[in-house]
Amino acid sequence: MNNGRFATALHILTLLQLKKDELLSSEYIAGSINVNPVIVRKEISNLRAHGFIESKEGKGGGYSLGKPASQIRLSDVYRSVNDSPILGRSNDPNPDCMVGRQINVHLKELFVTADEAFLKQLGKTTVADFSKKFF
Amino acid sequence: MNNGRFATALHILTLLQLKKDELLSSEYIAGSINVNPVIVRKEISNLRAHGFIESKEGKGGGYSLGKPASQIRLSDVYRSVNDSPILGRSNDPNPDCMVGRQINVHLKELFVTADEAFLKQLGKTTVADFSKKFF
DNA sequence: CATACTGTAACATTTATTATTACAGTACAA
DNA sequence: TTGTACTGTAATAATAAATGTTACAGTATG
Repeated sequence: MNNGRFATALHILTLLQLKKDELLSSEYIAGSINVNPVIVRKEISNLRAHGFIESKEGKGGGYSLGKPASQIRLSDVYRSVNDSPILGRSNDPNPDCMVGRQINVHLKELFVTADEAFLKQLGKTTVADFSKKFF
Repeated sequence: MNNGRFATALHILTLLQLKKDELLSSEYIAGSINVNPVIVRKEISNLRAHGFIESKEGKGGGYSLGKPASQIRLSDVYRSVNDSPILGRSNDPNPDCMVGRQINVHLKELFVTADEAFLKQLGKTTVADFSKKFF
């Protein structure tokens, strides 16, 4: 799991909010994040599927937010980028052992509740809130 | 980050608690988790450094808990296995851009608070609590 | 001194992530 | 109607991270 996708996604959304009067190109965005433009387009492809971003093709095209930044919670961004709970990976333990047989059920329970606490905290901030930090 | 180490570590600690009257060997533990014994020894090497486990070398040796299971919180186990905050990975953005220059500071702040919420939730359970689920 | 363990280094393998190239499709504007 | 500047996406390559494996030195026990 721990990839840079959340950081990338939030960077994109922040740029779009701070320059909300213009369409930004993948190349411009990629220049700010310092990654390949295709990474940006792929990430946006996902964010668009979640309604956070709109795009315009063709010359003079580019990207803009798909809804008000105040309506995009960082927990939603996180979930859009990573759909399994943190800690999600378990082993494939021995079913002949009492512990091995049951542990994954108990782990999952644990993972889900910890994940909820994590998302709840992230959800206290919106893209609008986050963007205000850059003034 | 998201590796199976937490699951492995907790599995080990649970076994030690449930069989606290005996020393368990890395081979036995590995058999329950269904991983290579060396993985178990390595993980235990770390858990021991944190005081959660004691080991005895030589013939008839093996592992046991290093402190009462009721004093080992799962947040401590998590931290011992993974010392950077969840979400920890950022990009290496362009310092010539207003957003690129500042974002990592703001991301870190976000990561730390979300991480705290996550750990706080995990910390509500101890190895003793967790082990009771297997009765 | 044979046996059954732990401890750890070195290396191999597998899987996940990120980067790159390539090119089709679309909109604009001269 | 054609050149230009974009997006969209597939395919592939490169890199990095995680896991597994082998090997063997060290240690306690009987």
